[in-house]
Amino acid sequence: MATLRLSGPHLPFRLTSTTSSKTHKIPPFMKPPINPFSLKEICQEGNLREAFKSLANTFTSQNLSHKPPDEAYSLILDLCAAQKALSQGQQIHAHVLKSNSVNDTVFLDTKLVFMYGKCGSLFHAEKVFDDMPEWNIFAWNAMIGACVTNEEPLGALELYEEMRMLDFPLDAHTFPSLLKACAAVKDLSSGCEIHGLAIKLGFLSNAFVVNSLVGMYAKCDDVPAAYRLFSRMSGKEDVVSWNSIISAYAASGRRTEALRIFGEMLNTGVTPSTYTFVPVLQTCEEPALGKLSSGVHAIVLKLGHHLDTYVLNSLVVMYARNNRMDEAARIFRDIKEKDNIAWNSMLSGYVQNGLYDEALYFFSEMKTLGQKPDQISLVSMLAASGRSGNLLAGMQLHAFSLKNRMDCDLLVGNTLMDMYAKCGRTDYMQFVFYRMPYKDSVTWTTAISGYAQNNFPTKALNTFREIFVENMEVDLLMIGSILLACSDLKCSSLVKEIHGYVIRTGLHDLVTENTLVKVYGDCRNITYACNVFKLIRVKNVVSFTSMMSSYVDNGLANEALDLVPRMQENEIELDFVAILSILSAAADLSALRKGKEMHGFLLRNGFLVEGPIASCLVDMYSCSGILDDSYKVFNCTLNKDLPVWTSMISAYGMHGFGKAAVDLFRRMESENLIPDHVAFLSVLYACSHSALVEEGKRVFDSMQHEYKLDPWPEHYTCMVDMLGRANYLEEAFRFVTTMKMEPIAAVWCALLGACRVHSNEKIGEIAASKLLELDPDNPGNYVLVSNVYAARDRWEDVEEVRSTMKGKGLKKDPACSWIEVGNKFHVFIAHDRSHPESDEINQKLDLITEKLVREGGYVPQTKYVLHDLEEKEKVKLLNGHSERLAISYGLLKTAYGTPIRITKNLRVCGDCHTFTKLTSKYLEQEIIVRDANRFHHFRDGICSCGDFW
DNA sequence: GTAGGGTTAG
Repeated sequence: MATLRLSGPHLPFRLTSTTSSKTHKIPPFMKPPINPFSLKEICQEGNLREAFKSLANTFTSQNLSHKPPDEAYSLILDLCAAQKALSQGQQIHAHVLKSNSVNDTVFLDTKLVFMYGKCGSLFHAEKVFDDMPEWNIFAWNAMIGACVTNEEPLGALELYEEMRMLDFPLDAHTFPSLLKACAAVKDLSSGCEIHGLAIKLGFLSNAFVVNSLVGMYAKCDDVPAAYRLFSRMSGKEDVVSWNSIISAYAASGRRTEALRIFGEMLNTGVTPSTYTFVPVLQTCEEPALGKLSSGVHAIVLKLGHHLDTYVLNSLVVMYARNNRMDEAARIFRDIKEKDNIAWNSMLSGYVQNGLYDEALYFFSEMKTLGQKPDQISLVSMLAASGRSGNLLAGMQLHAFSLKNRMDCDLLVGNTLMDMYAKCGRTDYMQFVFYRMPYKDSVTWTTAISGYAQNNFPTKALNTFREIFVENMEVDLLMIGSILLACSDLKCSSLVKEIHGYVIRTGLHDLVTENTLVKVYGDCRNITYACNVFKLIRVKNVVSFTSMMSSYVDNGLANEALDLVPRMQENEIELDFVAILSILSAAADLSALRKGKEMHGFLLRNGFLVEGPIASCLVDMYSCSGILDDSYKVFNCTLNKDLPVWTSMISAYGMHGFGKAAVDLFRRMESENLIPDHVAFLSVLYACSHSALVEEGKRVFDSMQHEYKLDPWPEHYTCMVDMLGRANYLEEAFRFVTTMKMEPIAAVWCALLGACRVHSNEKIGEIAASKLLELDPDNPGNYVLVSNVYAARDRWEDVEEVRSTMKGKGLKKDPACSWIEVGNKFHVFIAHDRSHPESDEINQKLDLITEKLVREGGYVPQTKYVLHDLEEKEKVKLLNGHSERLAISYGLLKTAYGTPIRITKNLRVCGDCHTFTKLTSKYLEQEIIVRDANRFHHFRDGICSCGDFW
């Protein structure tokens, strides 16, 4: 093929440079000779400037005998397209229009359509296409391609319809673009139709077509169909086929499959390309696959793909997701030409790893080095500010986005709103919300959940109603966030309303159903939670976790633990959230065996004992009575956060080690952790249970004055409990009457309990009437009040209180105790005969009681029987208390030397306390009892509570 | 002769 020389020595020299000084004209002979390469060679080199110059020469030279032909235009249009040089392309277009030398207008128009498409100007492409005198297949293909590259897949599909209507035959080149369009809009049915057409036209032997079909099915989430096509290529696969199928598996999260196919590819002898490594590196993004990452990295190096931008960026992302930011930074440092994606990958890596300060530093470095942050950089940074609650940094970023005109960007606006919501500033969130010119469903969802999370449920609901006013489409995300708002309102009827909407519109998926389970649970409607759960056809780990935590939150820990084997039956793997709810169920029940099993599972599966896992483990061990193991977990936790310190402090408190709790609290302060309300609550609780009155007062004081925290009602309750137990009843009463807020029922309850123990009738009377006035529907309160009267032998008053209670239809929770033996809980209520080994248990109990009377001088203290009965009957009642049955069973089933662990739902009575102390001495048996309030360690006749509980 | 397939940050 002859290439026309458009420039060269035979053309007159021209001064094209205007930079030279006018006074010093460079003589023609001084000018460097024009590049002797032909236009084609210049174009192949990609030198647009040079190509343009040489073409321009041909236009302006007066003595040129011929005008540039179609081919010259074509070459330079291709170059413009490749370099996305729109303005140069437009200049050529102008010349084409002016020039009368074009032979084949259809050919050149097709080229123009192509060029405009590639340069991102769909408008011009369409204009040229529409004005064409006639269309051939090349023109159609160019126009369809232009639509696809300009993210107008629907336009491409419309053109396809038009072609079909005109009965215009498609060729093999039409298919890839069309299939890409189907993939972009996830239009599987059109994709299948086009697949059928490709079969009919016999294009399935074309690798381009098949590879496009593989990609289409993968993007439409039908990976099996993609694999079927791939596997039928039998020897016709090229590197793109392999890349497509590996991408399909990687994107659908089937890592093992993706890696298996990659291995097969290597075995088949197909050399991977840079396109191969991007999805393969993605499969290594799981932190647990650190070893694999290094292996794949080695292959990248071996095959020399370590200079490719895509590969390098993917490596950065992979190491960041592997929690190996140092490695990521090393790769990043060595990237010669860092693009925005590289910078942003690093930035999001820091954020995802919780390294917010590093992210801030990196961001400022980015600006110093002249790298301009874009929307995505801002999104990462705003997420960091939101998650770390750094309002100041968030506002600075807001200012930056205003200055750089990015605040109107949808993505930036949404993230700004989220940041303000997370920093507790719904007012600023609202400001951004109203300023955003374009809102999408994420915007609305963010507003709703922002209000919900900040305890503005009504605002959340109003925003939800506004969606209907604005005629926005309601999507599943919105449903999810409005449901969470309902759970903050604890309003079951509202949840039912939304649930009804979900059912009517058919707008639900697994996520929504799981949310419903959780939200019904939060609203204390466990029946509905169960019903929704039962109706979920294919339950996943989240379904089970939602159900378990609903059970736990509603005091049904047993039912929660019953779900664990059902998860195993369904082959559902436990994740860390599931483990958290299992651990808290185990803690509730003192189910040490289950708890230990979970701890083992965590260690075996390489979970880090940190964060919520650590504090849940501390809770579980302390609630199961093993304080030592709580401390071991606490001590081994590397990054101790506030919750884990708080868990350990309340563990000490529960077990009566008040001083240890206070010491730990001080140690926490000295390590610069700022205690919150909950931390103060645990230390006050510890003081109260160990009679550390002065310490408790000091702590309460520092909470208000040093840390500027306003006490919650719970803190007041703790203080009253502490003063009352220590027999400072007058002071406790004064404290209640001078509180900054109206005392809640629990405060009077604590005071009344103290009055009972210390026999103060005057204050007790006041507390009792206040308690029943404030919380008249709680059967426990009536029981407490009647017990106070019973202790003073005021049997008429007892009868009156009990009949009021009966009249209200209130029933007291029966006392029960349980013990874990084997893999089972054995639950006893008083005088329970339902246990299969009831006879043995009662015989054993009689033996113990006799021994204690004989050797330990045990005398039943019938004053603890709060019924007006004969003395003999009272003794009989005491003897049948549930904890004694549980202890007897424990003694029957436990090897000598192993402590017996009992849990009781109410407080231990005084006589049982004595009974247990004596048992620990005369039967040489360590007994650990967890009652409703705290732990009692009985050993050698002494209880850890110092008879103070 | 023109037109076509597989990748990275959120």
